[in-house]
Amino acid sequence: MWLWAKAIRLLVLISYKPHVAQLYNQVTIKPGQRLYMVNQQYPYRVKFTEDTSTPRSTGDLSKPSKRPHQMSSEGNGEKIRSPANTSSTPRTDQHRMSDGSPPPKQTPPAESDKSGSAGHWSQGLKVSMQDPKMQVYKDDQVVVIKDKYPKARYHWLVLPWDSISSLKALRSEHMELLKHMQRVGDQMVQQCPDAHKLSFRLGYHAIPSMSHVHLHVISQDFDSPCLKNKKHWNSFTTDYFVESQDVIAMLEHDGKVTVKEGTNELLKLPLRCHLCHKEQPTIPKLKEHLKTHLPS
DNA sequence: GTTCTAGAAC
DNA sequence: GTTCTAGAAC
Repeated sequence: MWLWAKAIRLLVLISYKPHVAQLYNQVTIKPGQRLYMVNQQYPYRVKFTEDTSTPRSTGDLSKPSKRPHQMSSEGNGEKIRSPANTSSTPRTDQHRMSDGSPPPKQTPPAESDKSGSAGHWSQGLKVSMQDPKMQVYKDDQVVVIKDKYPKARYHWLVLPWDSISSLKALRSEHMELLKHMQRVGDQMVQQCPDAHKLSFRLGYHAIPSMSHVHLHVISQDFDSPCLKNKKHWNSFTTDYFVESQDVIAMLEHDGKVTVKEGTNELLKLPLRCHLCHKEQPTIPKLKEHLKTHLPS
């Protein structure tokens, strides 16, 4: 979001700790500087005051109340970018927060590096999904990014704007959202130039490492240097990977999603080809073997 | 989630 | 000797 005022004092009210709610940190925004409103998880409440000592330049003072998706073009979702150039070419039709600017950075409060805190690695998706350079599609409900470490030629993540920590948190009220996520995932496949020669699966990791519910849309070639170990492999080729339609069915049937006991042990299973089911002794051998199944 | 590396496996 | 994995650290 642009701020056009010559100098704006930004008052950061620490609202996540009520007992220090009266403490204010003051930041001065200089001309040309941009303030990124990251998302609804941002742990601060922000107030603006205008510095009357310097005259105000042109433009509106945008209020920071809108969530990112509310700022995007309305309703039906933006055009899906071709996967071939999704990361390199900035969009000209992007909404206002995204015009060629550096990725937004969250400034975590000074606290220990616990897994719930903003700076922890497990919160990385919350940052990535807000980065316009990562976004390949978005609408009023979801955003799609390319996986930062793709485990196949095509590997997208569909994330809801609403913060849902994991499958455990899903309830019947999320049904339509989940169906929409799957529809968007299907659309990603449809627009993929290699869709005719690759197969895809859409699903969730039963016990994900990264916080914030995310639907994997992944091609089944598993042809990627980022696929490096047994955990990577088994997380996509055993029941650790739960099909989107199964999650939806479970939610429809039980009103919640449960993960079977022992699911974590699936990650330690021997390496087995997902297509011909032949066991492979090592990751390098598995990767050699996978080449034999690649489309010509 | 990734990176790094000790030591197991070969 | 090299290759590869698994677990610690981040």
